[in-house]
Amino acid sequence: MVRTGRSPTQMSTIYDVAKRAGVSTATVSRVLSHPDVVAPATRTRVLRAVQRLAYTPNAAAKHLRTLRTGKLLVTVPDISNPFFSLILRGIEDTAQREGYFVLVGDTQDDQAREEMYARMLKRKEADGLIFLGHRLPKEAADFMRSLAPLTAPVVNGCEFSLRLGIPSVHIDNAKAAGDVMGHLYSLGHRRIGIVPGPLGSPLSRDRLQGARASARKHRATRDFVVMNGDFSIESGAVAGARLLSRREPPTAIFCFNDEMAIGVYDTAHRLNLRIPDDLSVVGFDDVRFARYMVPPLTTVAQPVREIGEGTVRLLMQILRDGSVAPEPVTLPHILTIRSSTAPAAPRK
Amino acid sequence: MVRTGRSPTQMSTIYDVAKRAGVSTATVSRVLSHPDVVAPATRTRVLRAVQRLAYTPNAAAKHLRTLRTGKLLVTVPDISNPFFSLILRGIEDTAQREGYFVLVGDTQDDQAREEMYARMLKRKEADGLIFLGHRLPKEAADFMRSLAPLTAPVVNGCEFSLRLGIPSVHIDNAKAAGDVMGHLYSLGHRRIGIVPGPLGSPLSRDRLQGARASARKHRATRDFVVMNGDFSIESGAVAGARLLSRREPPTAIFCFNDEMAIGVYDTAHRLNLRIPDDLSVVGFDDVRFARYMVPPLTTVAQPVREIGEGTVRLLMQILRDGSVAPEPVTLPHILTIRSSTAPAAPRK
DNA sequence: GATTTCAATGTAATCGGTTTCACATCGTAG
DNA sequence: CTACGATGTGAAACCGATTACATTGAAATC
Repeated sequence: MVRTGRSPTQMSTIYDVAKRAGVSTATVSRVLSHPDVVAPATRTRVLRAVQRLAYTPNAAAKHLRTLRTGKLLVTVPDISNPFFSLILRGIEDTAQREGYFVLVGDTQDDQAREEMYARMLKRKEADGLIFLGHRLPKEAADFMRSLAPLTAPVVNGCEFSLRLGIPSVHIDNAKAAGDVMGHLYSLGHRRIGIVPGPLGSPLSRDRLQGARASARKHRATRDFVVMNGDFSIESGAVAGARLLSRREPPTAIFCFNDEMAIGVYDTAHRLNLRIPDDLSVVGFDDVRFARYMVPPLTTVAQPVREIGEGTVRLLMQILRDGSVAPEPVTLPHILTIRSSTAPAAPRK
Repeated sequence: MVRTGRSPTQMSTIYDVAKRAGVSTATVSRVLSHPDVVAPATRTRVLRAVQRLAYTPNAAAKHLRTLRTGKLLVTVPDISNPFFSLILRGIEDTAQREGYFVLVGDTQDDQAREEMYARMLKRKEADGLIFLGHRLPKEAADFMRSLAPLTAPVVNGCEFSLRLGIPSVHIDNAKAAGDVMGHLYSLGHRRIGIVPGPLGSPLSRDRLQGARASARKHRATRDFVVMNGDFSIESGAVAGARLLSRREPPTAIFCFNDEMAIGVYDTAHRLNLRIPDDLSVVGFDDVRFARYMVPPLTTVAQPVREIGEGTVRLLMQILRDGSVAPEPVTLPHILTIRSSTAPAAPRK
């Protein structure tokens, strides 16, 4: 007997199912998408055929016809940063619940890669974009413009406080930084070192501005010293060393993320400074690990899971009714005081 | 003048470009995919039209026709685990270089989710699957079977030492665990506590078996105590507490990942035990943070980046010539001795 | 000058679904 | 008994690309 059918390694299509069930492809499609409009008898017949052939609809064909992919694209500056990976988890979780898959792109903070990924929107490889970096990719901007009066499915997480028309979810960075400074001033610190992340990101700018405002309020702007970092442990160590080698070293250092605070711990160690007796240190993000540092790190807890969830919700809203521009969402942070901050040592 | 064309919010298609350039869609397609077979004059004319219309080919249409998506699916048990996120980075990086995008699925170690993602293979939403967990999803197994004589594009990272026919990339876990034990025995330790990850994963089993073999070799099986963990910091703290509250507590504890070692540090702290004087601790993975612990953690460094890279290479090989079953790859690990291990305290 | 060859392009089928519209059947109201 | 609406199904258009095959015209060959 000659097999005229497709070879066994071929996936079966909707036509195979239709033939086997003795119906048209339209009916098969209906059974799978709108089962209620099909007569029960037909339905079971088709379902049996689907079973027998282990039929799974081809996604590309569906996408082509429906112009919908069921995927969300998320770009992250650095997957291996625990802060981002937690947000990612919140995104992934919520997206899944909404029936979407998540495509992750690690951009390594590289503009070219950001553009690469953003182009996927135009190609319709994803229904929406969540970007966690601070740059709005040019390709994404083009895309938004091409959608003209409608709101484009592009959302930012963490970074965009600006009113660029990009909906976003974030904490009030300025206020959070202000809270940290307030805490330090209330402990009697005056000379405070600040270690921001890379400049140019609204996030760093907002925090810096909030910290500076607090310094002004406490009439301590002259004792407010900034030493840049790039969010890596090593850069924190270097910035810490620079700060502590000044003629009048700060009694407290505020890092804009926890990793850099780890670097400062390391430097303090090397210089035989005790934390918090000789030096208070504050981080930002409250990564899983912060509470297990020695001493446990005072830091600002961000609602990571909720940030992730929020970005997806915004996106869903846009995808549902594209004409409404959703409001940016500001979530609450928590200043988490542990044991790395203490009253300033009396001035020598 | 009445605009008869598509509304401005509509993306332009290959037909629009063809019309504008005065050629057929075939030519447009050729200009974009095989530019060399088109006459230069025509080529520039088409390219100009592409420019003007900001044309980007629709991915779904391309996929449907070519039966290739240019995407790799990667499932991870836990994105927020720094170990996995580093592997992911290696994967993402290599895939990108090979012209593939990476779809990440966080399965949260949940079987149902693993199946969900694996189903994407059948739907042809991805060209291949890399799974970093220890379960081969049933859906993936089906898929492999349906491809019958050909090797299916399914690859494992870290876990599959077995000969299930799944190509994989990993270190020699048994040997690595043996190295750790050898190190501890050479420092004079006898009573050693082991904190594996969840049982059932080949990874944990291999390490356990390697550790046990070493114990046998050193005639110390009676002083070999196992206390299970689940790879979380908290479970490490609990397991550590259990071990240290025994009548004859171990003088060294070997955790199967660094996070659990952090938990043991925490417990030691609470019990006023000094590391390494009173207790030696060893971790596994060498996450970024390990060297900054106090004291710096002795651990096993895995070539994370290379593992990620390796899985992608295997996949590429399979996608290129599906008939060849690639060999599993074993990469070298490095026992990284820091300051959390020291000679055993003299027996009291 | 006729024939062959080849480069450049067009025609149309195809990938595998979804969806519109038309049609058939049947029960029921008038 | 006719008319009508409701229900279930099929035929075929369609989504937007790629590509096998056909066609054309000009250069090369004898």
